[in-house]
Amino acid sequence: MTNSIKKNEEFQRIYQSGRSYANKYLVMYAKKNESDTGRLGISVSKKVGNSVVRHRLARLIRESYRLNESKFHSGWDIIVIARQSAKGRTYFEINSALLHLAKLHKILDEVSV
RNA sequence: AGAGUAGCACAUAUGGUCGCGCCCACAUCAUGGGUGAGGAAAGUCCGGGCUCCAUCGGGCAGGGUGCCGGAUAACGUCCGGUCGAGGCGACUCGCAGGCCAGUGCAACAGAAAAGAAACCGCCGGCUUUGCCGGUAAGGGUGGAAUGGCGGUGUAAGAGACCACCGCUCUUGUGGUAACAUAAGAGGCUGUGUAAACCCCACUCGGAGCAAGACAAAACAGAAGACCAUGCAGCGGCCCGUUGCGUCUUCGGGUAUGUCGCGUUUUGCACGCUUCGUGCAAAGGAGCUGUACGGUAACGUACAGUCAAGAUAGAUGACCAUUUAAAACAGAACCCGGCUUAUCGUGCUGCUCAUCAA
RNA sequence: UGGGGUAUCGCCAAACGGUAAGGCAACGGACUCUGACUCCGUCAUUCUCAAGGUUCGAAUCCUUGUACCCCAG
Repeated sequence: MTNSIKKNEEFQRIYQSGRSYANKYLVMYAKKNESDTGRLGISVSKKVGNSVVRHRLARLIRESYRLNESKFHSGWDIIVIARQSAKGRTYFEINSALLHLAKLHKILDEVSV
């Protein structure tokens, strides 16, 4: 069961104190939390597209995180921001972008990479 | 077969694996079953339900609509008709009341743009190289110039007079009406603009589910009764109405949560009993179908049915099949419309022209 | 989700239905040995966010759309 980051304050705290990496399609903020379960927050700006486009990107990111959750180190809060270029990308492109960023953050299990 | 015109329907399939929201089954977990976006869900341009404001009342101001009749809960929507414009036609489009209630505006050009007018021209006269008078037929300007064409007439002209057309009025006939049509009369009565102010007719209180209701940490006030004037408040203003002072009483209320919220209410039965399920009845501008009435919009009756309900927000991913799996696009209180976006299909009515029979 | 507003030159902006002001910037010239300051001139080019309509005539009036901004937890 994937926990999600909901409150605006929590987003702001992670933006302030977390580290960030970015690639062509996504931006990822990450911060170690006090619990031993991981949490995911997704942000898609209105500039990316209309409601259908934004929902689809959020679903693709959530699906990708869900299928790879076991590979992530536990106890990290992760925020993923979709960029404008992510509009119209396929699942596989989003998935590889997400794993690439996780690798930069060094929060992936080395065995599974 | 071609060109066109009007309308209707569908609009991401089927199977497999993994996953999400809600509901149900079991005390819970696990598990199983059911169910899960649109024709526009969009824009928010109108109308209504619902909720609160103040019990929603009266007047003024302001807004909206605008050929006629009907439909509807209501509408700026829809249906039928009239008139005007376009098309050979099927048919389409039209904010289509009133500038003889009043007021305003009409740049530039033009002599003159609205209770007045002679620039050129034409005709007559004279004290003849110019002035006076007559004249709106002709020229020129303009979007618009005193109804149009022909004739009579005249010095030249003029609805001054005549025929036809147009206009206005009256009467008759048809139509619920808009209006159509016939006859007669007037004798022409100065243009455009009301998506200019305005007039006339009808109509509208304001805000919106982040409305609002309930529970309730923090925090200290809150409610009721009585009384007089001023002040303050209440959606533009006024009438009107509420609070501020004194006394009495004890709850008020922010964060937050729940409800509102997806068929609702009542009764009975059952269960694991502040809930849920089943059955029955009533309600719903609910949905589907049939019949009847109506040209139609729509109405009435009967039968069946209850269909997503999230709350940082559920519908997704991959594989296979097929030529391909796609356009525009995602419910957020709920309905009726309008407008705008849109891949690819299917069906029906009608029109025109050609060919064949 | 609901409510409200704005759009005119590169920027800031004005404008009664009748030729789209002005300032800054830019460009050209004058002044200067050179630069700044100052002075003179040019700059909306078929057109006021876009498309229709009303009107003789539209930035202005009407309808529909687009983009951006603000408010309400």
